[in-house]
Formats: sequence, C-alpha cells, structure tokens
Amino acid sequence: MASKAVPAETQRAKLERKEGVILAAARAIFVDHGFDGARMQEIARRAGIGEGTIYSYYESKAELMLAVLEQFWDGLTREAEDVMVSVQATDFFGRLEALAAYHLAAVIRNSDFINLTFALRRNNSEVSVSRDHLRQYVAVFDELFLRGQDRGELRPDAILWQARDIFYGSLEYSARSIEMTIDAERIPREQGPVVDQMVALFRSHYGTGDSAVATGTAGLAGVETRLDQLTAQIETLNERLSGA
Amino acid sequence: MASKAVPAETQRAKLERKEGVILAAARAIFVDHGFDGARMQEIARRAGIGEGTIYSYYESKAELMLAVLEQFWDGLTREAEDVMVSVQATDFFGRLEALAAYHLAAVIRNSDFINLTFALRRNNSEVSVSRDHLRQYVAVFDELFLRGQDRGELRPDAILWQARDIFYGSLEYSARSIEMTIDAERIPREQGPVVDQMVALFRSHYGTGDSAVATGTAGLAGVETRLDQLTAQIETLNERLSGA
Amino acid sequence: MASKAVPAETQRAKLERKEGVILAAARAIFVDHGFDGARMQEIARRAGIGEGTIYSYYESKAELMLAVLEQFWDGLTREAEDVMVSVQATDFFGRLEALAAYHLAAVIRNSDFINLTFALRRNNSEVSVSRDHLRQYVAVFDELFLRGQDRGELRPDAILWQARDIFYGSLEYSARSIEMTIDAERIPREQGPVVDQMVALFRSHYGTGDSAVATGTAGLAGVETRLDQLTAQIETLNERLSGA
Amino acid sequence: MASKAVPAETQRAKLERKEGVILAAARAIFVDHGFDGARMQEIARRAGIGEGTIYSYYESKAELMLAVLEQFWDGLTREAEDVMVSVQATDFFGRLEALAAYHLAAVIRNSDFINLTFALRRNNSEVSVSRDHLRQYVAVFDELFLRGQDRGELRPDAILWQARDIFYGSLEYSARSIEMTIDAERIPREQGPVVDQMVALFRSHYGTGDSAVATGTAGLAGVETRLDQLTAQIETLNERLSGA
DNA sequence: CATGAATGAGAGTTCATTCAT
DNA sequence: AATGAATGAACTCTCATTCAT
Repeated sequence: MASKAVPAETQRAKLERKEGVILAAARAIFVDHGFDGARMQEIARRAGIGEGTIYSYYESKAELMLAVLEQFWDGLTREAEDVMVSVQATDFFGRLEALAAYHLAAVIRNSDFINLTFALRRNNSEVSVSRDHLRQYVAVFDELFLRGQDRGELRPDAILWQARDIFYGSLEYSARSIEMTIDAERIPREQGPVVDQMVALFRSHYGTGDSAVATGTAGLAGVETRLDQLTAQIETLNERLSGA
Repeated sequence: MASKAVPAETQRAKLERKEGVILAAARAIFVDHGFDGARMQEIARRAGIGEGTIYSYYESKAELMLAVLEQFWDGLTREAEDVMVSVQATDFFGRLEALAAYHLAAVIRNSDFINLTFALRRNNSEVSVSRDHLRQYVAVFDELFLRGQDRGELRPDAILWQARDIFYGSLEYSARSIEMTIDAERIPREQGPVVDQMVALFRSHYGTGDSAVATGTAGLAGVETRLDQLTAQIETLNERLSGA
Repeated sequence: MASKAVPAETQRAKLERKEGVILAAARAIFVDHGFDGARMQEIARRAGIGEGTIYSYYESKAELMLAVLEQFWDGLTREAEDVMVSVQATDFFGRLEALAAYHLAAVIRNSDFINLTFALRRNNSEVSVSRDHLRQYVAVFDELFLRGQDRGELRPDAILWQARDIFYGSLEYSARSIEMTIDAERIPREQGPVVDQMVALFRSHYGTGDSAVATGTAGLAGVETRLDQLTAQIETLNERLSGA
Repeated sequence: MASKAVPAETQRAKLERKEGVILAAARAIFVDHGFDGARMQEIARRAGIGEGTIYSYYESKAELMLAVLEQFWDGLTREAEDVMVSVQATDFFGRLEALAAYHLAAVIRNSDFINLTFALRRNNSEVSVSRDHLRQYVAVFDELFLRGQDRGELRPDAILWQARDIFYGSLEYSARSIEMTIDAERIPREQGPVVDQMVALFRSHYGTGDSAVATGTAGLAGVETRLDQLTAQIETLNERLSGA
C-alpha cells in the first residue's frame, strides 16, 4: 500500500516544516534578546514545540544560532541575486541603484541581526558566521562591478575592493545613522537620497563619463594612489616569493 | 604641615589608579568574551583585586561596562581632536587625510570593542552607549567639513551627513575587510591606500573644481592608464601565486 | 481509553506530592534556621530534589516561605474547626475546653513556627502572613464565644475581644513558659491544668451566675483540677527525692 | 598636672559614651531590619563611627546583638521596678494596675524588639537572650503577687505561674492585637480598657473579696480551700528541695 | 585607637541540557 | 519522536570581618 510511501514523504515534509518553524522562532528570539539573552524555552514556546525537541534538530544552542545565521545570509544572497535578475535596467548604474536600494533596505530591516552577526564573531568562538556566507553575499556586487568594467561603463582602472568598501560601507553606515538618527541636524533621513547619492558618487568617481573635468581633477591624486597601491602589491609579491 | 595633605593626595591617586586598573581589566575581558560572557571574577583576577572591590567602584556589571564604554569613546574623541590640533596641514584635504588615517587605525585597533558597542545597543537595554558619545566623536569630522566649506575648498552644496556616512562608512567597512581579509583576492590590505582613496574620492566628489592647478594636466591620464595596467598585471600574478 | 487519563491523573498526583515534599522540607529548614538562615540548597537536599526544581514550584525563597506559612495556618484553622465539629460536648465551657486543649497543644507543637511567623512580619516586608490567615484562625473562637452568648451561657455584656485576648494570650504565654520552663519553681508543667484553669477562669468571669447547675459543676471541676495538680506535684516530689 | 588624670577619666567616660552610642544605633537598625537584615555598615554610620571601631567594642555582630538585648531587658526590668517603687497605691490591685499599664505600654512600644528576641531564640543558636533576663523581668510581677497573698488580698490558693501566664499572656496578646488591629470589629482599641479588664479579672478571680461568701455553694468551696492549702504546702516543699 | 577599603565565601537564582515517560 | 520536569553548575552580588594606614 501507499500507506507507507506517502506518510514517509509527509514525514520528511513535516520535519522540514518543523525545522523552518524552529529557525523562524529562534531568529525572532535571538534578534530580540541576543545570543546570551535568548532562552531556549522561549524559542520552543514560540515554535509551539517542547524544549527537548529542538535538541533533536540541533545539537546545541550554538548550533541553532549557526543555522539561523546561515539561513539568514543565504536568504539575503538569494534575494540580492533575485534583484539582479528581475531588475529592468541593463546598464551598470541602473542595476547598481537597484542593488543599493535592496541592500540599504535589507540592512535597515535586519540591522539588529547584522549587528548580532558581527558581535558573535568576537565574543563567542564557537558561534561565528563562516565568512564564506558574507563573501557570497558581497559577490553579487563584485559580479555587477566586473560586468560594468567589461561593458566599459566603469573605468578599467577602478579597483574592486575599494569600490566595494565604499559601496557597502557607506550604505551600512547610512543605515545605522538612519536607525539612530544620530545626525546633529535631526532631520529624519530617507533611504532614497542615500541611494541616489551612492549612485551619483559611483558615476562621478568610477564612471567613464565624458565629464573630463572630474576625471582631470582626480588626476594627480589618482596617480599617487595607484603608485601607493603598486608599491604595496609589489612588496607583498616579494614577501610571498621569498616566503615560499 | 603637609604630612596630611600629601598622603591624602596619594590616597586619591591610589584610588584613581585602581579605578584605571579595573577599567583596563574590564575592557580586556569584555572584549574577549562579550558582555554576557565576561565574568566578574575574571575581571577581578586580571585587575589583581578581590571580586567585591569592583562593586565599591561600580554598582553593577552593567555600570562597569558603561564606564568602560564611556572611557573608550571619550578617549577616541580626545585623540581625534588632538590629531586635528597637531596636524601640520592647513588645507581641508590634508587635514581630512590625517583624520582618516587616525580613524582607520583606531577602528582597526579597536574593532572588537566597537563591535561590542553596537551589539550592546541591541541586546542589553540597560547597557548602551549614550549616543552622545558617538555624536561627539563624529563631530570632529563635522567641524572639519564645515570649515572646509567655509574656506571654499568644498562645494557649498555638499551635504554634511552624506559625506559623513561615506567617510565613516567606507573606513569602517574597510577596516572590517582588512581585519577579515574577506576580499577574494586574499591580498593583505594596507591602510595607506584606503586613506588615499578616501581623500581622492572626497576631492573629486566634493572638492571645488576651480583649483586650476589640478585641471588641465593632459598627459597624466595616460600615465594613470599605464599604471593601472601595471597594477592589473601584478594582481594577476599575485592571484596565480596564491592559487598555486 | 483510560490509558491516557490515568497517567495524567498520576502525573498531577506526582506533582502535588512533590509540592508537599518541598513544603515539608522547607518548613523544617525554615523552623530550624529562620528565614534568612535557611538555605535553598539544604531545603532541596532535604526534599531529595535539585535546587532548581524548587524554582519551578515557587518563584523565590520568599514565595516558598509564604506558601509554607499559608499551608500552616490554613491547616491549623481546619484542625480547630474539626475539633469543634467532633467534640462531644454541646455546652460552651465543654467546647471551650476542647478548643483550649487543641490550641495549647498546637502552640506547643508549633511554637517555633509561630514565633517565626511573627518575627517575619517585622523584619521581612515581602514575607508576612496575610493577617487574614490569623483572623480566620481566631474566628473559630469568636464563633464559639458568640454562640455561648446566644445560648445564655455567657454574660451578654462580655466583650469579645477582651475574652479573645485572654484566651489566646494566656494559652500562648503558657505554652511559651512550658516550653522554656521559665518558672522559678522549675516544676515541669503539664498542659491539663493550664486548660482547666483557663476554662475555670472563663466560667467564673464570663459565665452567667444564675445557672445553679453550672456553678455546681464548676465547683467539681475545680476540685478535680486541683487534685490533678496535687497528684502531679507529688509525683514530681517523689521523683526528686528518689533521684537525689 | 591633671593632664593625665582628668583625660583618663574623660577617656573612660568617652568610651562608655561611645559604647552607648553604638548600642543605640545597633538597636535601631536591628529593630528596623532584623538581625540578618541589619548591616554593620549602617550601624556604624548611624553611630557616627567607622565599621572597624565596632569590632573593638564587640567581637562580632552576634555579640553586639547580645549586648543590645541585655541592655534592653535590663532596662525594662529596671523601669518596671521603678514603677513599683514610685506608684502611689499600696494595695495589690492598685499596684497591679500600675504594673499592667507599664507592661502593656512597654510591650506596645517595643513590640518589634520583643518579637525579635523570641525569633532569635529559635533561629540563631549563638544569639539568644539568656532566659535569666526574662526571668528577672517577670520576677517583678512574682514579687508583687506573693506580697498580695501575704497581705491577704489574694486567695492563698492562687497559683503563681497560672496567674503570671494570664497576666503577661493577656497583655502581650492584647498588645499584638492593638498593634495589628486584628479584631474583626475593627474598633481601634485603647490601652486603658485592657488594663482595667486585666485588673478586674484578677480581682474577681484571685481576690479574697466577700464574693467568696456570695458564691453560696458551701461544702464544695471548703473542700477546694483545703486542697489549695495542701497544694501550696507541697509547692513550698518543692521549692525548698530544688533550692537546696 | 580609629578607620574604611578590601576581601571572598556564600547566598539566591537562572537556564542549557538531559532523559524518563 | 516528542515532551517538559528536573538538574546543578555557574552566575552576579552582598556583607561580616580584617588590617594597613
């Protein structure tokens, strides 16, 4: 009879569903109270299960946290990728704007969780996001950036990691500022201007626009910067060669 | 005579010294284990005193944490202000470079503590840096920025908080990246380029274009291109070496 | 079937039994060491459970103490009421004697606990017997007294609270004296004479004199009482003489 | 010079004065917070001295408590004796009324401390009033009572300890009731009626008034009297034996 | 002799984890 | 497999007592 096969399928589905419920509950509680402040009992209650049941899905509280973090970062990456797929614009700056808007919103929405992630790295040796998750997330930007260079929309000499630092750094700091309204002017900020500003900055700084004036101004400083970088890289190279 | 005054002075000095010892020990332990993970006993042991003694200086663990945070942020602000006082340069961009260099170094040096600060804000309601401390710290940049506008070195239409977000955001993200070496290239980064890049970005984006000297230098763009090519080649070389 | 109901019943019964065990252990330790002197660990050990378990039954040490007190006073009241129900005598003085005998025995048996009760009222603001418990206990006497007046056995002008003070006061003081053997004569006291004396006092002071039968009865009771005392004293005397 | 003798005298006086200050402070704090709840620091602060100083007067907290108790009970006894000396009345019942009034007032005024005394007896083995202090206090009543018998104002067959239990018991219970206003009638009680009631009760129950004649029951009373005399004789005998 | 800063044992309480049901 | 009552180690904080000044 199918009385065995079907329930088996159902069983598996049920387990996975329950796993999802646990993760959702755990995330909510972790966000509200932090890792140490979260109590397994409350997580269980929110998930509508017994405390012991959690332990048949996850070895320990730390393991549970890890699973939550993994799910979170993977979801973030998937969403960012989805944005890149579904965005109408085909030009770099249009796509950058979409990514920036998504990232800023995501950071604001999940600010507590993101803070949590970084806090954990320091404090709790056993619980720390594998950096691969973060790397996969920022890879969405990297890919966009490289394609921008390939398409000739970005200056070929623009350096990836510098742009990445500015992109994520500015947006995250903005998010934090928005959240705190820390600015002295006490003007409630909105997300729109931040994104616009970001894109404008990229366009003027990294774009291959005909705006020769801007390029020219950047000129001397740019040379200096690049010479510094070259020097550093050569040094590194030498170290490696001598170390090997 | 002074036989009473001097010991009194010594007494006070001794207490203050002990207070400093406690704060230093507390900070070390808090950084290592986070707020919840830190144990008062270990703090006491590190400070070379009894557990109870801490409680005659600070009401509770939370109060101690607060004192540590206060000391940290006030110190950071004071140092930043000192940098602004002692820096040779009088022009905006020169001074900005000094501030950026200081900030980046400070963030790298104290990254764990800064993460801790932000983690606390979320999780532990009673322990949170009064945002005034943060505001005072970033005020150093604000003042510099406004002076730059007054002196005509910065575009008058530049918006303070946007520039601030980019400045602190990029530097902090860079610091984090440097610390994690999260970049795919796995090239150990240095602080110099990051600062240069920051200043260059400000110059090109917020600077007043009328500075005729920078403009009009024709051959420089060619030089830049050549340098970029060189950089790219070395980068490629590097990747190959690390991949092997 | 009942395969579920029965264990459920057993479950509940088990919990209630454990609750009883905890209360008994707590009471023993509280009596031995007082509220502040009692240690939760020792209570747990005596109850044969873990420390933490107590806290799933009672919020705190104070709550536990409160529960113990409540149980004690309620039990005392119930027993007193039972005595009133089961006593053979129907006349006031017969019933009073039964109540006095019960109360004196109870006070002697639980003297430590009763002292504890009153000590708590002063010292520990959060732990104090709701005076309602006490009031319910003395209400047994009040009811008896009022019925005695209704039946014409007690003078209608007798005042309730005065009689109550004498009744409980004398018995409690006697109990304390018996317990301490504080009397100079060092004659071990017995409970019988105290009760008899109490009843005799009530009869002579509050009784209605016109019931000739009652008076006569009182006379005989007095003779009996004094004979009892004589017997006891002679016994004591003999013991001493033979012991010396 | 007297510079040595006089200060020496002053020294001693100063010490005794300080001792008194400490005792007063200790008593106040003990009464407010109980033995365990009292903190040495607070006692020291109230006495206007350093914590360590207490320990040069008393070995420990328990010793201090003991000294406080001793002082209290001795003072109570002295006051009671003073009342007996200064009271105008020469007859037993007049003097009894004075003693009762004093005792009731004293018990009400010091109810917390008296409760404390008895609580300590149970809980803290090292801190307990030597029962001799109590005995000395009640001896004031005993003496009055015996004198009343000698003067023929009290029935010779009245038994000391029974009367004593009623006297102190009723008054203490009344005091507690007054303090708690525990009575259902919620009528604020006053001390006067309680004392009057006490004296009236003694007069009717123990007095040698013509009321004995009025009793009417001829034969039985005679038997009782005879038995009482016998009892008294045996008691006397007993006392002599235990005293030897 | 007086002080009060320092001590540290020991208190109540919490909560991740276990395991009998 | 699921439960949640039970556990007890480990936490923060208190406070009687000591002792260098």
